[in-house]
Amino acid sequence: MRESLDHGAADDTRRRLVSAALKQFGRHGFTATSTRALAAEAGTNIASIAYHFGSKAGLYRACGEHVAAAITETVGAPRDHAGCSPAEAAELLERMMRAMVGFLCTSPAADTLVAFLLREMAEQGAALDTIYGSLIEPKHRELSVLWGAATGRDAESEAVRLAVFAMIGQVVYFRIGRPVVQRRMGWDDIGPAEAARIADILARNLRAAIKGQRL
Amino acid sequence: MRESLDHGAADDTRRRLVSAALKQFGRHGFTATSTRALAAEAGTNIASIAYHFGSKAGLYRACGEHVAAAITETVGAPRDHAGCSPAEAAELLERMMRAMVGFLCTSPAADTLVAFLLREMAEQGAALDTIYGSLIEPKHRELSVLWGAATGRDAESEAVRLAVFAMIGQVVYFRIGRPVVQRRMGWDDIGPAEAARIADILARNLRAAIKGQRL
DNA sequence: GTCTATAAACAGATAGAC
DNA sequence: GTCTATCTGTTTATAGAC
Repeated sequence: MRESLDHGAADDTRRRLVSAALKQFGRHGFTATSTRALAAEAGTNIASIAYHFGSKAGLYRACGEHVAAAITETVGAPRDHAGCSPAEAAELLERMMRAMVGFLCTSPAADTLVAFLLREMAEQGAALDTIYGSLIEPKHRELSVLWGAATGRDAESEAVRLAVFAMIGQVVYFRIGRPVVQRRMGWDDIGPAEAARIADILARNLRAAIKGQRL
Repeated sequence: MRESLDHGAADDTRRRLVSAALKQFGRHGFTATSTRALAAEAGTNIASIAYHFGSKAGLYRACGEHVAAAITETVGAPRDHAGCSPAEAAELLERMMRAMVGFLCTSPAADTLVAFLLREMAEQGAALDTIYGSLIEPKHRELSVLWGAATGRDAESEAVRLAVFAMIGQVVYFRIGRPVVQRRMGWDDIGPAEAARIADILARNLRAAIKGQRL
């Protein structure tokens, strides 16, 4: 591992390679991406992949780590919501959901991250383990605590955990099914305006679901 | 095109090739699947792929058509729900949603179909056009009519179309995110029992969403 | 560290025997 | 229709010059 404060030419090549790889692996998959195309987009040569990452597979692993780090940074560390009132919890859930919609639908960075993650999920790749443990699990736990507080149920009950997945599912589908959604909605693109309208519908669903599950 | 009533050895080879291809294309993607591996799993030789489908790409196209046909058969032709009462519409929506959950989560056939479709969606492949026009669009329209009837809103209003996507998103996420869901729920597998518990939560969400959006 | 040249393995397509 | 053998191009990885 290199000094993280070093910003030499080598680190720059590494960065460019990871950036190109994230994009191409996400778009075409591991096998369909050739080291030639990667080197070309990164503005370097084929041999540098082996030099910096050992192999094409090593570069892929580096991408997985980059994705995990990037998403962790955007979603932030999970916080402790003990002693949250039902109203506060519901409002917090809505805010977090709106942030998720905004990020997934409008952030340019989300494009490559989601494409990479989706492939990883379908292929049951090794990077999924890291991402699950360091990101998905703790975040889902945090949302479960809030959902439990909002509905008056046990945060780790089966119903609450499933309800949180259902909420997440609504959000991520608008990214995964984006081409289908755009076509059916007659939208040329999903920008901030469209994302806000999606978030409004989902927020209404969220409030209704909480109300319907409240004890 | 061959006689559909003919069940000779050639048709059998075709069937075995499509079956193997559906599985491997879905699992590893187009490029990562070699014609050698396909021929091996289908119990035939490489040359037969070119003979029966023209090329590897031709076999892929045949898979796309097979998927579209298979899903169309399971979801059935969209029906006309004009003059449906709000209560009837809501009940019908719930029944259709439960059927979707059951099929997606427990049917062995869904495994390969969904994997293939998911890749097709991510890669923006050509088969998506066929599947969108012949399947997704009409089905989404049918659900929109029911949602409109259940909530008293215009079936083609933006809010209704988005709400239908949100409902679908909840369901498909439990299939797409299946490895994540299993892990968080501590389930070894998602069988009929687990699918029923998922459907119960989603049905409650559905009723709550309809109630919350009702005019 | 960067790059060219090349080695060794693999891909898809096809010719031709049966 | 089926299958073997082979052609042609591309792949990743690497040796070695600079």
